[in-house]
Amino acid sequence: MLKMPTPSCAVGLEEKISFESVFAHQISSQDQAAARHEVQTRKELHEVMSNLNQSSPGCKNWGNHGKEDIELESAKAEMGEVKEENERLKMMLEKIEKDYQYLQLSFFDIIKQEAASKRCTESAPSHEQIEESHELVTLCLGRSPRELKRDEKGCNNRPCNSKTIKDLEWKDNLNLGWESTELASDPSSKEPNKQIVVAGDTRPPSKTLKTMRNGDDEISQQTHVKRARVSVRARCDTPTMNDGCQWRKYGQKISKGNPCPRAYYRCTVAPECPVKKKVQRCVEDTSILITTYEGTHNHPLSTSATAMASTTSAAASMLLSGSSISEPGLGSMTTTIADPILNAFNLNLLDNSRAKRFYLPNSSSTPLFPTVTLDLNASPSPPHTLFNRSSSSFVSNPKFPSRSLSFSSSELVTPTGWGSGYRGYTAEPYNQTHTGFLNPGKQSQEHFYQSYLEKNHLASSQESLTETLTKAIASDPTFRSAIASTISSMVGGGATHDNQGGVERLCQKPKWGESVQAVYPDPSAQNGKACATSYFNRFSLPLSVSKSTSASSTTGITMHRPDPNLGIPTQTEHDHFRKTSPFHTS
DNA sequence: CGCGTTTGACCCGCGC
DNA sequence: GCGCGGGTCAAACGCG
Repeated sequence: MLKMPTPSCAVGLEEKISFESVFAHQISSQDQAAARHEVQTRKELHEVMSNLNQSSPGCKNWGNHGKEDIELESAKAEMGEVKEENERLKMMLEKIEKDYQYLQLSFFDIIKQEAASKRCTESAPSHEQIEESHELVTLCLGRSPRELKRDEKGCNNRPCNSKTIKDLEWKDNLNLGWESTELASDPSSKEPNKQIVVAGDTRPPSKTLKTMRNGDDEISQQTHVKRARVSVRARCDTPTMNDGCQWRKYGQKISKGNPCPRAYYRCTVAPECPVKKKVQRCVEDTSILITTYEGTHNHPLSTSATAMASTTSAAASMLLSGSSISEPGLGSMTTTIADPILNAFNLNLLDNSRAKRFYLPNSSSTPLFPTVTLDLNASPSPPHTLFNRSSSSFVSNPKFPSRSLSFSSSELVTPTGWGSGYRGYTAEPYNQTHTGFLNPGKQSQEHFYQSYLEKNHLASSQESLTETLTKAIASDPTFRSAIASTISSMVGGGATHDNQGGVERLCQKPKWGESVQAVYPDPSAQNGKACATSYFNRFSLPLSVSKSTSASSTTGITMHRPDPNLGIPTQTEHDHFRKTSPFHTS
């Protein structure tokens, strides 16, 4: 029988709502019902047997045979019960996985919102900030830019021009795409104070004109601006990493320093989607695929694509929001508030020397784009790197320091988690109807699994994650408020809809002490049919809000991470968090 | 025939 | 100003 997550240790939290308690409650109810049913069945069988023996006392042999038959029937009935219960538990497990996925998306969205609003409130247009503004990049995947627009409009102290408004209006129609907003000096103006809010790349005017010849001014406007990039390194045997989008190849180049050709892809989900990606094999390890994403999807994404996009954009957003706060010298990496968040996810920052071991196509050639690298292959960095951002060797880009994040921790992806995850996400082979939708198949899955096994011995303990999370929560108000938003959105019962990803959640407003249950359609039906997507799906910060009857005066949160044995979260506690928790349930 | 890929040419930015 | 390299275009080609 499936083992359910153990309840969290007491955190001294006043009120907790625990998914575990919810599911445990459900299971215990069902178990009790099943047990009652089984007892009843056995009683009935016993009565039947007694009657048979009484009615034909002379037929001992027949009675024995009847007894065996009855026992057989009883065993069969029991097996049926067990099967039914297994089915129920399987469904519950799937529900839990869906919860994780949903919470992951919600959590990252909230982080992005917080980061955006924080930047907005902090961005006084001083000269220094303008100089630093190249780093003020927010990648907003998986959410409508509407909020961002509101944020931007709320920044009264920020100079805006018509282009900004037009750009935002255009973006307002976008959904679930990469979005990068950036304060940047007007390329056409040399006045340092002349700021505009732009998104896109820095195509030269000629390129813009080329785009405009298609008669789409708005699209061309969008191409006028800078974009953040997210580079994903993943071990993948297929030509491209399936990220849930449809891509069309439009070019290939042999780039200097790497014998492997670099392929250029455009998103073809929507006719005018500006998103591009570059795909190149690592020069030192051709099994590693380096995929660099750039641009903003102007169309809804599939769930799998959303998962990918949310994860990568959240990493970028956290990274960039952190850099916008400090960094007197952009070339140096300084610890910022975002770092605990990243570290909480065990996104190990790789120093440049490490990153340089791999061929990063955009690190040296395109200094205009900030880039964050998500490393899905690297082993977790040594402990000293967790909170010690290397600052010496990011020399590739003086304006936009590239940063590497490692998603490879086995703390977050477990073998059985993979198993269960793939059962839900990658059970069927993906129908490849478009290039770029390649199905990595079992090979890649095994690749990731093997990768996990190789790194398992490096996995730090759960306590380290707990400690990291605690530090993050304690030190980072953004993180706290993000979690608070998540909790309030869950507990508050407001139904949130993610119409882009098809993820819809109908959350009934719970009463304290009652079970909280999220019900939403299966978002994973089309989900994660490739290595990376599933990987991201498994990469989640499972948040669970628990309610307890503790008399403590503060409210805490309980973090969960996938149980290494089950792919089901276990709970960790955050005593440290008590004093700093901003969550009050009054 | 339509769609996607391939591939050589071209454009442009950047560094020297 | 020139050359290099990244990025893109578009005609040719292949495949279903």
